[in-house]
Amino acid sequence: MSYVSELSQRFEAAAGVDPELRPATKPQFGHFQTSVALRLAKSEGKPPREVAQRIIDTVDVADLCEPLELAGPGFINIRLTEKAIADGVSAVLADPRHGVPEAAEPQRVVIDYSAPNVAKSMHVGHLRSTIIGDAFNRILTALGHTVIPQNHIGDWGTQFGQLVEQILEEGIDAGELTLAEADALYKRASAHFKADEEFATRARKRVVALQAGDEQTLQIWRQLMAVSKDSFNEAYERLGVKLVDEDLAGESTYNDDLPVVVAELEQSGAAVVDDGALCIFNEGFNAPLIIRKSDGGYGYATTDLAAVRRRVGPLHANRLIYVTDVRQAGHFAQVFAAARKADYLPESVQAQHVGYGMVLGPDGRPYKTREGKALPLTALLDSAEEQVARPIALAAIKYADLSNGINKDYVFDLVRMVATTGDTGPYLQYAHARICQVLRKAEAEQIHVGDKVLELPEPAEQALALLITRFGEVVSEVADTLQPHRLCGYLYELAGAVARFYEACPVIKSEGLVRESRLALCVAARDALAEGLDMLGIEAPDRM
RNA sequence: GCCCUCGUAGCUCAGGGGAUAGAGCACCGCUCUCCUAAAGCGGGUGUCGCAGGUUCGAAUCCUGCCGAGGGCGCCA
Repeated sequence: MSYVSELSQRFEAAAGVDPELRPATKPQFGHFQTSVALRLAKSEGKPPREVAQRIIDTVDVADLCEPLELAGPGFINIRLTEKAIADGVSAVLADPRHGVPEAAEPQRVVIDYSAPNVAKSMHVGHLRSTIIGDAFNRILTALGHTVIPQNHIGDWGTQFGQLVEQILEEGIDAGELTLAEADALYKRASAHFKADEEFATRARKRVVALQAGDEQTLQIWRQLMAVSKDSFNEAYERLGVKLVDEDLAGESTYNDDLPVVVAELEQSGAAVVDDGALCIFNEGFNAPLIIRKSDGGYGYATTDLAAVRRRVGPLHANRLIYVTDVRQAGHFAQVFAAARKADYLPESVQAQHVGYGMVLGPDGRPYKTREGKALPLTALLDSAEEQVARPIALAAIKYADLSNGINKDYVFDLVRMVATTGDTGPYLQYAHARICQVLRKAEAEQIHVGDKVLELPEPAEQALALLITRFGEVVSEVADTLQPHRLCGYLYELAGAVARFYEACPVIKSEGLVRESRLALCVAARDALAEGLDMLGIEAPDRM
């Protein structure tokens, strides 16, 4: 499997420190390179090349590598033998997990993502949270962790006072509403709220009634929920995202916890009254977190603390991941700080906020419709599916979303992301489909597909094989850093290696052990591509 | 005012102490009697925003400045 850790250990044994092995920057430098000698030279007071030579003489890697090379000012270049590479892929092939390691200490990971608002249609902003969260879910699950998705939907709070009041005033049957109608109602209600003070007062009272459990109010609320849930599920199904009703944990579900949280915080002294509001002051923040407003109401910070409390408490999470807009980074930093202070978040539990940037339109400004509204998710999916078939359209969108650093804004350029040339989802799918074609043909001609790679005469197949052995290590890294674009980068490299292999190495027409090995390599490449794409939530069709 | 993110090729972006800074797009060529040419190969570009500092070595770390975006008590 991956040689990085094996070689690292052996070099560390010889050098005394982590060699910080890197893939070689150029083919003529072999497969891996290390600059330990340069770093060691100073402390040892010897010339770097002398140190490098000593390490080369000491390290025991003859079973895996060609003779080590001392290069430049003191680099050591490492080239694996053909046999070592072949053995590496063969091991991946024999492994049902395709080289993806099983976590040594499986964790319970809560991932908070998607989080649309009830009675509003999902828009482009929700797309990112949903796609990124889904990728984390898949990656962490693949590594053997238990993932608990929490869809923190906006199903509570002031807007429902307005909505319910507007429904009553218009005499609408909320049970008959479509989501589009609910969306329109939402807009009328908030306009009404701003324009009419008397309506605003009734709406505020209605919120209190809702939170107090008034039956008439709750009934309308439930109807709005039902409409919205259906449409969320429709969107998730269309996106191929693994979110279901059991993952719903909206703001409303914390309603009963809020007074308890507040009482605990007051009792422990974590929160203090300041200027009429109950606040938690945290070092490094110039404003406190408001736990209870001066009018007695609770804000989102309280709900977020209640969520931490539940996730660490009854849900027993050891890691919390929040996928939201990058603008909330400061807010979550403070929620985490407050939760630590309040003892809801012990040091043993890791809490991470992953902030994503905005989706921009072709003009480089936040994606809006001509009327200036946020673009609905369905409209966006429709426009992509006009260009190409659904699995490809989804691949295009998801890959574009995941392949750049997620904290940055990105421009939604449909023409570019749908192309099969370049760093796109469809390009990866195409590489996979071509490999499948070779295997199909082998099957049709009843050619035996080996389960081992024995010979790798061509550089193109060596390069491919070596990349395949690195799959698992990349996945682990992405799980740690929560940077899916690294997996994208790896898969893009892999797809490129597949294309070059495809050009340079005829499979069906080759013979003997070479053909058997190439077919086995095809299987390994297909699996790595398919598995990797699956971790990104992208389908890998057999044909295109 | 304080804090955060970002600034790399014409464009979109990787790279976050190590060799001559890389991809894709776009542009120009070349390659299908051969497993999908939706592909591959070749062709050239950079004051790594600016200025200092640390280091044997800086796009990368530190400081300051410039520019873009964002966040900072009762919205989420």
